[in-house]
Amino acid sequence: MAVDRKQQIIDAATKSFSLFGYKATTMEQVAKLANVGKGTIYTFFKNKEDLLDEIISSLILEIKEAAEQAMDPDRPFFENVHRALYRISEFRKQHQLTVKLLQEVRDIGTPAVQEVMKKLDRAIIAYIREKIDIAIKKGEIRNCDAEITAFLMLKVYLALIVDWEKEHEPLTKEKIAELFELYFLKGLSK
Amino acid sequence: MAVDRKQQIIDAATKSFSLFGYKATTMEQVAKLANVGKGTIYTFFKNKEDLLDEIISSLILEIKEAAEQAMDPDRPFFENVHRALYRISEFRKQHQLTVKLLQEVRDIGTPAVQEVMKKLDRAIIAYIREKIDIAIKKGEIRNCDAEITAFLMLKVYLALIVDWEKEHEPLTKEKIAELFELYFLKGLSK
DNA sequence: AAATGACTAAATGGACAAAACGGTCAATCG
DNA sequence: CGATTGACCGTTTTGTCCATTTAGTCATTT
Repeated sequence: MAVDRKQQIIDAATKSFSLFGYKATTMEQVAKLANVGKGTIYTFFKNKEDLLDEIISSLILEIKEAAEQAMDPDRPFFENVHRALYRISEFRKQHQLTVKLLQEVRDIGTPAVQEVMKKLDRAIIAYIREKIDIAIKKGEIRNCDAEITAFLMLKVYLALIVDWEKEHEPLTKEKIAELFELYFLKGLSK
Repeated sequence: MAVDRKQQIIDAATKSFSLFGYKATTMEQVAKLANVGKGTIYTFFKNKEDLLDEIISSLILEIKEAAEQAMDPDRPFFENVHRALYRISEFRKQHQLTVKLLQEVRDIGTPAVQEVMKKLDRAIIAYIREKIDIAIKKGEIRNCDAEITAFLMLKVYLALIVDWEKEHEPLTKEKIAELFELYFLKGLSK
């Protein structure tokens, strides 16, 4: 076909969601930006929520790819997890779409956006979990509940990057790596 | 004096804040509950916010006492930190006031309540920090940034208790203690 | 067969009046 | 006379319209 209408719509919606947020984006706006009739959107997507969902699904793939690229198979497990998590959080910070949607969850709490952000978190946790499972099998780390560990790793990461800055000076990338290793790898025991 | 008017007011306000939240509580309501005129409140408290602030300040003292009681000087540092944090989180869960106010922050985001909850968090972190500082001095744990460690310990605790339950079965007290020790004390290295 | 935009029911937001609110202070009370 | 009070004030919040906008449909067009 001359033009991929579905891709046009996705591009237009991504742009508008990034710029104005989910709630403030109207389907007519998306249609205009995509140069299609409003009805056409509904031949590809069940509804507005489904449109956002598909966009986030491909964003998840993008994030996974970015994380995968940040890792180096020759390096130890822990450095790689740090690299992956750091890359993921950088990705979040740099991508207009995630920034805008996180802002929308904070400020308005749009249910559809909340749902989709949970999905993103779950995907990241599942990804880290895979890495942990492999590391356990390889004997690189102590045996542990991979799901809880992945969950906590993400929490600690976001706490160090997002929450810490609310009341203190931001931590450098190196400091974060150091802290991450201290708490998760070495532990506080002497 | 026959009746402690200030205490009456504090009791009435605590009850009303616990039952209806900060925003939904009117000063007239507090006055009625306390059996005083509305003006009397303002002879003891600068304004509504100040009233909440005093209540939280004494709550902080209560929490510290509860934590102190939960600890046992004969036990190792780590067990005590776990006991203290667990006691604090139980305290939060059981106290209607904190439950209601946390709910209000989530649902409405009342600025005054947000502020006072931050203060509560800061107090808990400062308390844990003291314990960490002592443990470092005594050589019970590795040298580390006590402020960041206290911050992370609280984060991890709340994550395990509050956030984990949102998508999984709640963890038992024993499991939490075990996890806490695993990540913070031992680390994942073999 | 694919694409469209006029159409509809439902949701939203702005304008405005009424009610409720936090905080003050002159009058009252003990 | 100092402690206490509730009527009072300016402001904010709430409720209620109604006009506009919106997501989603579907008969019509391409």
